[in-house]
Amino acid sequence: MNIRQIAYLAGVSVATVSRCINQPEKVSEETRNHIIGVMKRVDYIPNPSAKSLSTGYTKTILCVIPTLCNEFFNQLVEGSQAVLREADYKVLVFSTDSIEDFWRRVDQRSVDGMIISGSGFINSEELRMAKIQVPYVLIENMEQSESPKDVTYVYSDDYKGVQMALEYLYREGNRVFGVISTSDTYLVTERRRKAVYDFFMEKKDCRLCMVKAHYADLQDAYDACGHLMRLEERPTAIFAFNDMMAIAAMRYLVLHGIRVPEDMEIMGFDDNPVASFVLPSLSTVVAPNYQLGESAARLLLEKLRGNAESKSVLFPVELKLRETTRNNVKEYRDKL
Amino acid sequence: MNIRQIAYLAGVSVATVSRCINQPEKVSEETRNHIIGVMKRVDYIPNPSAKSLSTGYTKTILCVIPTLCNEFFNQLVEGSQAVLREADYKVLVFSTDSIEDFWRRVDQRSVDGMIISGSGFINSEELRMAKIQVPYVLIENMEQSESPKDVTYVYSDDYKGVQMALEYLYREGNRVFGVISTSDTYLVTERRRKAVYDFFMEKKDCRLCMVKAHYADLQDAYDACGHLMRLEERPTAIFAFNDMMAIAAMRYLVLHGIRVPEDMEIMGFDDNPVASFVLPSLSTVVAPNYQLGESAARLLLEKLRGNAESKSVLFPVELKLRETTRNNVKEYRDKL
DNA sequence: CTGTTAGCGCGTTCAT
DNA sequence: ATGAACGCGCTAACAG
Repeated sequence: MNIRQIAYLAGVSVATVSRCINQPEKVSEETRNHIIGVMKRVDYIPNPSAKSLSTGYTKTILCVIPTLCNEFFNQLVEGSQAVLREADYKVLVFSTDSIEDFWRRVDQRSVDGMIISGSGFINSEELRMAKIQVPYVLIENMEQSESPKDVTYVYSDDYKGVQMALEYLYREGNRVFGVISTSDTYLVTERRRKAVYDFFMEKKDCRLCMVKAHYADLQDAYDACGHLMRLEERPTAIFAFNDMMAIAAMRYLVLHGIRVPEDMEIMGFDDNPVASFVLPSLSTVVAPNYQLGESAARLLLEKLRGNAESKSVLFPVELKLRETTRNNVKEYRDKL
Repeated sequence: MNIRQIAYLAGVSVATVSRCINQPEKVSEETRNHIIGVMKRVDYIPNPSAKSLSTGYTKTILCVIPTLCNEFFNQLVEGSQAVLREADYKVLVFSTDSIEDFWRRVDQRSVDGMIISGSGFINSEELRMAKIQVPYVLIENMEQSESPKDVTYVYSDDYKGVQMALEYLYREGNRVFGVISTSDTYLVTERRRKAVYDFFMEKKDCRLCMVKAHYADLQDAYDACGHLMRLEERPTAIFAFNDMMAIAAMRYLVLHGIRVPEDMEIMGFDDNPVASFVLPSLSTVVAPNYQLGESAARLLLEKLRGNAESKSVLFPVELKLRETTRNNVKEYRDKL
């Protein structure tokens, strides 16, 4: 069923049908209703390829994330998807953690714009934007000061989140810290690491041991924790770059007779739904991921509507104190 | 950059360029290499919309799942994506748990085929396939006997998984069972419930209490467990329809002085990565989700290549016994 | 307000 | 082995 047949059935020209679809106000109410009736009756939908070829846009947005198997990115995509779908865009999901894969596989002409959670795998500002010809919005986890002015993005202040977590543990009296970092070199990882290093640069009276584990391999995190515990100067607090790793670490501790939080405080990152229900429940750092996704989508839609101006939106991170920390710091305790 | 410019640069006609791309063997090696050189030099990629309009296919596959925020479906999509991308297809992800939303929003002409994890929200065989005009493959969790012959699908034997779990608990000596079901009416849920009912229909000496909780609301599962524990005839074993709910339930138990597994055995479903690391680690039922996704994609590709025959592939489920069960049943114990 | 028509970029006969 | 020309379905001037 194509536009010509609709035109024939409605007894008008293709142009009128086309207008009826795209600029209804330019068609008299009578013919418009008539045409709409016909289209409904035969269940007509314009061929998207033809439309794209003619107009130059595709009505689809590409969401790039490093992996689907991660609560954080899922929430991002769900958020974006909700907004984009409302605006009648299709959502193409591309998950890869390889920049080569990305450049090789992504055909920019099949989409009108992109939302890129670059934190995943794009680790050079220049490379980052080199060949992208369509409007895009980045979702990042960066510190405010880093924010470039010529790019539109939404971000949560990961850097601050890390520092809040560490500062909290510090005020609880910890001076020897074990940090379980993700082992990749994603932007988000490097930012968090930097936040850690910067923190300990300040605190002269602290000791830091950072170990690395693959973000999706919990056994790796478990072993990493083991390494920390065998250190001569054993940490009294552990900060893990995501909740899952924190939970794996916790297993190691409990299995080796180290009490949480009495002997060891633990802080995670992300506020995975399960964090509230493990025992003891996990203290963690949380960012509004779904809203980040929504916001990115809205900014992109603005751009697609011709608003060239580059904006950025910062979302706050927050400390959620639960049972893996002792929660003695007064100012936080009052809020619990 | 379009095909005409390439033709001009290469000093040939557009037809030759087109052939060079789509039927290379029909072009002399010399001109072919020449043209390929030009295309590489200017980084030419054929316009996908034009190609679609002309050929009638889009080189994109739609994956339909009820939600992204669920490990199970993520793994499915990741698996499919890997295969499809290899075959040069784009992957459109559509996550919705509303069948209306699905019919309203999905334009079948923008895809060549679909992979539908119908377990999510499509709950009537007839409705299921009514208007779908493109090749599709279903990913289901059904019992073998149910499998229709005219549809291609991959499935894991959820029914058997549930029965294995219950049978195991039964052999451990449990006679009063608490089952925490997901509260929705998805196919997968109804199948699992049926498996439960069928099981207890057989075992005359057992008592069953089934409670429901929203699959993504762990507090709900926690409360549901509370309900079970306040029952006059308190269960001695709990089976939850997914691992997360099982973990939430476990929290309730431990917090109320009920020891796991001594006083209460728990079995989950899905083998979420975190299941091995909570304390005690969760016994569960596992299906090879990633492979399910891959397999579905392969079957779809076959269909797209013209193989009309409907096949189905069954994947086995398996019991993973960990620390929330007492593991006294001899035949299983030997395998641990 | 409506109709005619020329592209959009590519694949594909049909000639040569 | 190669080229000229038409058509895929739709939009957007332009003309009326």
